[in-house]
Amino acid sequence: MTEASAASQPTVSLPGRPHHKGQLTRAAILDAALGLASHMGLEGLSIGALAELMQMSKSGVFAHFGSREELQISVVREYHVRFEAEVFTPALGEARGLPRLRALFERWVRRVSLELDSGCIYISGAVEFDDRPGPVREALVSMVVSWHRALARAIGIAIEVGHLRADTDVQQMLFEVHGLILALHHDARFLRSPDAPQRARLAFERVVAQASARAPGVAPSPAGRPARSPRPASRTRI
Amino acid sequence: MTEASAASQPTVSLPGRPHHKGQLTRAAILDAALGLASHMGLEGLSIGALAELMQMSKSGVFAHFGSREELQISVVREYHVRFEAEVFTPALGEARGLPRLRALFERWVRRVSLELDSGCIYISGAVEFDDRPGPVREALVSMVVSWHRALARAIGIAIEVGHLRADTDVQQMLFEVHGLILALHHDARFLRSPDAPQRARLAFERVVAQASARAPGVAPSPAGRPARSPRPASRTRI
DNA sequence: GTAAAAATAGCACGACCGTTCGTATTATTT
DNA sequence: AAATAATACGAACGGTCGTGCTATTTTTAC
Repeated sequence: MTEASAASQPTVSLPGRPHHKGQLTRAAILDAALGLASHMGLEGLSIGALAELMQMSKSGVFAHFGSREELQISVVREYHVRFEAEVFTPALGEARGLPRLRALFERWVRRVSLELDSGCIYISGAVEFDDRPGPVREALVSMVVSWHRALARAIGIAIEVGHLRADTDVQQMLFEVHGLILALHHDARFLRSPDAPQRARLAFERVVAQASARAPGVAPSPAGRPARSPRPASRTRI
Repeated sequence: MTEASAASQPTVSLPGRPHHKGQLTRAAILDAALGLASHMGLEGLSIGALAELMQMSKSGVFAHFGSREELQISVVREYHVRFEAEVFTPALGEARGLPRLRALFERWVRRVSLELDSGCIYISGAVEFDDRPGPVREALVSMVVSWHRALARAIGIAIEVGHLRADTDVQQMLFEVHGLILALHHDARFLRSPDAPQRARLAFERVVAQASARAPGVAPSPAGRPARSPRPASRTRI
């Protein structure tokens, strides 16, 4: 998949041994572009600024991507690779079930909050491109959906191994957890609230505890409160 | 920066009295600008496109605001006025406590999800300007904080009248509820998920039920500060 | 080594941006 | 009615944008 993106570029050929100089600078440009896009957004990413930052000519930078749109897509893909390597892959070392789910969330929190310089491109990109059809939007959606699927899988495993209740709604839990990350991003980056990470962690544990095997449902009033215990088994959408 | 900015700043539209017909077109421009900014974001809002949409000359539009930045700020303020009139004010008709809180959330959900054309400027603006200091950011923060304060007040009232537990952490609940709206915005607008509003409503009721007077929370830990009336509860640090 | 190929620079283009200025056209007041 | 202030227009400026070209340099292959 990483090679596939390179192969789709007009300027790059097979990554065997030949002429890897170009790929090297391309990677360097992409790295700078990622930092720039994190600050200014994908739409704010300009080739001119990127060239100045790289101390190259505009056309020199341009030639590596063929178009601005292709540059944006490459940035999205590169961010996905890094996100996967930094959040998803390490969590696979944890035990299946709740430990792995907790690790995923914790690394996600850290990625969103403590990376002061680079805002999450998934989040900013989602807002920038929710109204703008095109290949960039498609790439973004594809990456976000892939990440959501990974999370849903982790939740599903936690159910299978009995850490979470069997009637847990996977998509609903995913929705709520994702909301916590979005609130964290908002409060930490926009409102500059320092205790946002703690709030996110606390709320996550609340969500987990509520879906935990031993925990009762939402309204554990012994007598009344019909609540919504008759929730059908988890239907995995998407 | 002469009369134009002075006239645009106070946003005082005393109609009828002084010689002001232009005040009318200014409102029309602002209305169009709101729709445009909802689609393209505050940074994507351009005077040229706005002029074309209004069938006016660029300079004619420009004269009403004095600068692009002032136009953006005016859009933010106008959005706040409409948001207040559409979400906040009507909910004041509901009974104090949980009914009012539910009404606030329900209207908020509708505002964010069902307005297909116009995305929430609070949300898109927060992402666009979390890294960009300046008057526009300040205006945005001011409006969002004001709305958060109103929500916190509503939660506080629900505690006072006994609808919510006395040891409810207001800021924590606000954080979680806000996250639900952000997740709704993301899933509905970006992922085009049709059941996002239902998910948000369901999760909201879960949050409310958990903080409900009779429900023992899951690990009722003091988030940061128990705030008002610290009722003795089992203190557990997560 | 030299020749082919790839990478980069330089330059120019058209389009759009926000902004300024002088002027014409209104609308309000006297 | 005329006088006057408020509005709107049109043209132009300096700037940045993405994107084609053509040279020129550097890297790779033989």
